[in-house]
Amino acid sequence: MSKSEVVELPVLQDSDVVPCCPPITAGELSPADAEKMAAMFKALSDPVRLRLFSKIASHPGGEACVCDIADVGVSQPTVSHHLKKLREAGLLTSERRGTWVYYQVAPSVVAAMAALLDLRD
Amino acid sequence: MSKSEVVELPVLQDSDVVPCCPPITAGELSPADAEKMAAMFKALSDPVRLRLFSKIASHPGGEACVCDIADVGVSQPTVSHHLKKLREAGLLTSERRGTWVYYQVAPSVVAAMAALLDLRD
DNA sequence: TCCTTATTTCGATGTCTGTCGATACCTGTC
DNA sequence: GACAGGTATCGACAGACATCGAAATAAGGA
Repeated sequence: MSKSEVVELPVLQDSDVVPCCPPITAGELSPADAEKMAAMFKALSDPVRLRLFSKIASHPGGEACVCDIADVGVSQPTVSHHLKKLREAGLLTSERRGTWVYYQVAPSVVAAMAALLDLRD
Repeated sequence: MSKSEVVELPVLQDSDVVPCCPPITAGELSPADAEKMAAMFKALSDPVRLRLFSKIASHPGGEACVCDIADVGVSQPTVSHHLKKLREAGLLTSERRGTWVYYQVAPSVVAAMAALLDLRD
């Protein structure tokens, strides 16, 4: 974390293609790609966020309303803060439907992370 | 070093079974599992660490000497610090061979992370 | 032994992050 | 329009973290 330039990640949409990255065994990451992927891993580097993400991913259809997942032992503002981080990293998308807000996993982004970790030759 | 009460995190060996975790779609993570996995994601959540990891993983044989990978734009003590974090998270193992220290990726641990992110039903 | 090179550890310092309560915003209902 | 419930933002604070230079440790060679 070299400076405090607020990078302001572009919020990825599920429909976006995620070109990054080939399996990590295929060659070393460029600094730019490393920055991009590190931001995604960082989003999952907190136990509360990982549990929120897991609750959404394991819900039928890969989506859930905040009211269904908010019980993770922290306050409501904190839940909202963590969901925002996951959204900014591109791992989740959100949609308001009437009173409730639904969060969905962004399959292509998650798949890019999984692909990066594929160690097969 | 290991004279007396050094905390001595259990550095995972490649041979260790990593029971954690089924695909994240299969059900929500327990708080304990979330803690465990979050620590691994955290290790990869820094661009410098990701580049170091990438350099090692993409080296022939999945191993590299520190001298081969230290050129990532930060001071040498900082490189050492990051490698230690990766080792503590179980993602790398290290071995001294004469003058140089060689780092290897721990395939089973990386595979556990990739498996967690598998969104297929 | 002493010297050189490779790597890790230590201590200081500034920055980032998770958490909270208070409050604002959005939407459906009365 | 006013109200109520669900969700997001703000402001503040404690603890954790990244980074560096300096010093320590380890191994090999003169």
